[in-house]
Amino acid sequence: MPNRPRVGSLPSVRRLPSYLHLLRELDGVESVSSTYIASKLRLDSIQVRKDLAITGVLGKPKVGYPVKALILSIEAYLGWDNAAEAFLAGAGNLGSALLGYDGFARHGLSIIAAFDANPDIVGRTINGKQVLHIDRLPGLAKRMHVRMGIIAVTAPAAQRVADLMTQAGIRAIWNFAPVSLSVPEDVVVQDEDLASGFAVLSVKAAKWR
Amino acid sequence: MPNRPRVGSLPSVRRLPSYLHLLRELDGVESVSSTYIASKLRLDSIQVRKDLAITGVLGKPKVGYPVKALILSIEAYLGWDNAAEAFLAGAGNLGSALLGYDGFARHGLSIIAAFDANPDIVGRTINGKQVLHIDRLPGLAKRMHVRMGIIAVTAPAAQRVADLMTQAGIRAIWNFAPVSLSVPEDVVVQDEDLASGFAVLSVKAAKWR
DNA sequence: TAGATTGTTAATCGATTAACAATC
DNA sequence: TAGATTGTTAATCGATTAACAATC
Repeated sequence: MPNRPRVGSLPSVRRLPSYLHLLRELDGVESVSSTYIASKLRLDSIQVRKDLAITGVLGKPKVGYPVKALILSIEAYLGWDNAAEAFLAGAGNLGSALLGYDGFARHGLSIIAAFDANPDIVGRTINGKQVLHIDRLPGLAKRMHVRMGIIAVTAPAAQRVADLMTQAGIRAIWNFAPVSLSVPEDVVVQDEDLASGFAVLSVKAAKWR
Repeated sequence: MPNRPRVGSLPSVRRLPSYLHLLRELDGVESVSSTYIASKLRLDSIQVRKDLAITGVLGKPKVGYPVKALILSIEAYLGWDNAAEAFLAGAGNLGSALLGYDGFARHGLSIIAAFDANPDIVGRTINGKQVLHIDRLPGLAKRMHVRMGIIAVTAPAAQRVADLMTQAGIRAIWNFAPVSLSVPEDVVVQDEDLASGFAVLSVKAAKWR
């Protein structure tokens, strides 16, 4: 029976990395069942099967899913099999953390250069990478055909940086600034807002506060 | 007409911080309409009204909502009106970034101490705060009645840290490690997984990759 | 007053969960 | 074979969107 990858729902896509993380820890194991994955990740096994279906990998009744094939299929589905090269704008607290996080390699992401506007930061070396002035971003992005950008600058500066990036040919933006960016329609943006997660925790915790 | 705060859906709660951010920028303005907020945040105005309804603040037809009252109500709803004191475990890349982020004050969060197990990190001062050995967390948490913990350690260490925290009386955990934590049922956990956001971006970007 | 905007009730949409046949 | 597990179809649940009366 041929594998047929499908389009996944957004919540499903969000869960794929946690499957990948678990599967990679199962080094050496041949097969894994949806019930096992579900118990480890505290999910419903039906949901796990639905999610895994988007990879196109078929499981065998009573046996489970082939671990290796699942890993490769999820990586391929996410495009994490060959790393995307990205530019990082903003080398402050958060930017430095992103720059220093070596786990991105496992997520198909390679930050190849960092930029900032602050003269105190420009020229510094963070985690082996020199921080360049933001003015150099457009030229380098064009020359190196970089298509992904990460925005870790302050809210007021974010739109300007997004404009620089899109004009330089960047077509995907991972945005950590708490603002809604205005971009050309062929550019995709993913907003990452720590505050929204903390809001959920705050409300959950409000019971006993 | 009396205000009546309601329970909000999870997606609504996640959007509240972005409303708060926008409202705070509207310093001096008396009233704001749901259509204005919606256009700025690229949301549906009906959705904005539904979300704002959970604060209990009533708007006036043709006028809009009182800005100041909205800010205070959202802060109160999230419990951000008086800062929660939290302990941070893990002072590596991400932990340092969290420790250095001064914006948490506006989110009702105050990280009052940081802990790590790595002897190279323990004793260091990061952003004016000394990093203590993780073994000291339980005693200090109990003594200071700290009820919130932030986990920024590696995946393999996360469960052990969660155990330390819950045994010391911490009742809310903001978890940045990519694992599902096992905690007593009166403890609330909010998982924050950067990888899931990046997965969404990757799939969106896959169109042109 | 006329028109813009709120707030509520109803309809739609999408994701999760349930049921169950297929199968190893 | 019997039983565990997959994968699909149907039912449920919840959030978003639409419709519209109320009102300033």
